[in-house]
Amino acid sequence: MSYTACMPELPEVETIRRTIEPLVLGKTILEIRLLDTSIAQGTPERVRGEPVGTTITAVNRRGKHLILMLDNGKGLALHLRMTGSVLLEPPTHNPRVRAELLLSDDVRLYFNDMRRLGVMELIDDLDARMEKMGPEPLSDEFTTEALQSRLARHRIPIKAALLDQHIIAGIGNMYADEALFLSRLHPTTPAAELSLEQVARLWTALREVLTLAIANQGASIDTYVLPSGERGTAYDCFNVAHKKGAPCPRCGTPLERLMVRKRGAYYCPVCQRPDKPQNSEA
DNA sequence: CCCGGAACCTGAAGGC
DNA sequence: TGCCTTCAGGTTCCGG
Repeated sequence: MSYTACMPELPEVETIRRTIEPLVLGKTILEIRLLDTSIAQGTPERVRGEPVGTTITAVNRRGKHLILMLDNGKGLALHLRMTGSVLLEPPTHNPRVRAELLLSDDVRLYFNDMRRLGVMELIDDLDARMEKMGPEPLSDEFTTEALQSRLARHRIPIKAALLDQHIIAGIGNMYADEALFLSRLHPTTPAAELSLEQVARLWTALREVLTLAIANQGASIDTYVLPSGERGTAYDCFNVAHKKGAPCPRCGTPLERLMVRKRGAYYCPVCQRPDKPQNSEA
């Protein structure tokens, strides 16, 4: 069996945010070197030009976006997509540095990305942009009711709904699978058909899975590493994700993998039966 | 509006 | 051994 490709999701980006914020807070951006201009959203000139001279007032995360907040009210956003990483030193393994940020006090950030899917963008109106995204799953506004009302509008498989950043922010393939396992839901169940009780289980599972992963500094299955280059240990806590053939931690049945909307979905065929009797509310 | 599929990208892995 | 194809998945765009 092959374990490939895990990408930075909410816990991984949050780990990067927590690591770099104390290092870059209050620093001035001296220069942005775009070694690969194709990562720039909009024009490269704007991305590397406008932030120069501004000071970083905070490092935020919204979904999978890492956002350097600038003192001019704008945000310099990084999205790592599949294989991007933020490093404090130039990488020695697989060096594919796409951009370098030179800050005051000799602080430097390196944006490394083997594949070139990751992007850097200067966002003028942060509020408007972030409003288009679903709620933050660890925020107070993300209630069981909020999740229920959002899922009720979609008949797509629940696995696909969890991956849709407009419905809920920050969830990727790994943590969607982990949450569905904990809540004992089959990945192809139509989102709108979940009972209130099932949605409540899913809500709890999402919070547990993400919180535990953050505590473990993310999952380094493939290319993700901390800014220091060290590996996160969240994979050690996984029940099903990227574990096809391994015994289910709950019942011992070999875990399976099926395709849902062209995405691999790891699950237990016994604990997550598709046709469990639903709590129908007549 | 809702949904499915293609495209983007590159290294790993599998087939022949 | 080596070439060729397929796959991995976050996001956007396009078409039905």
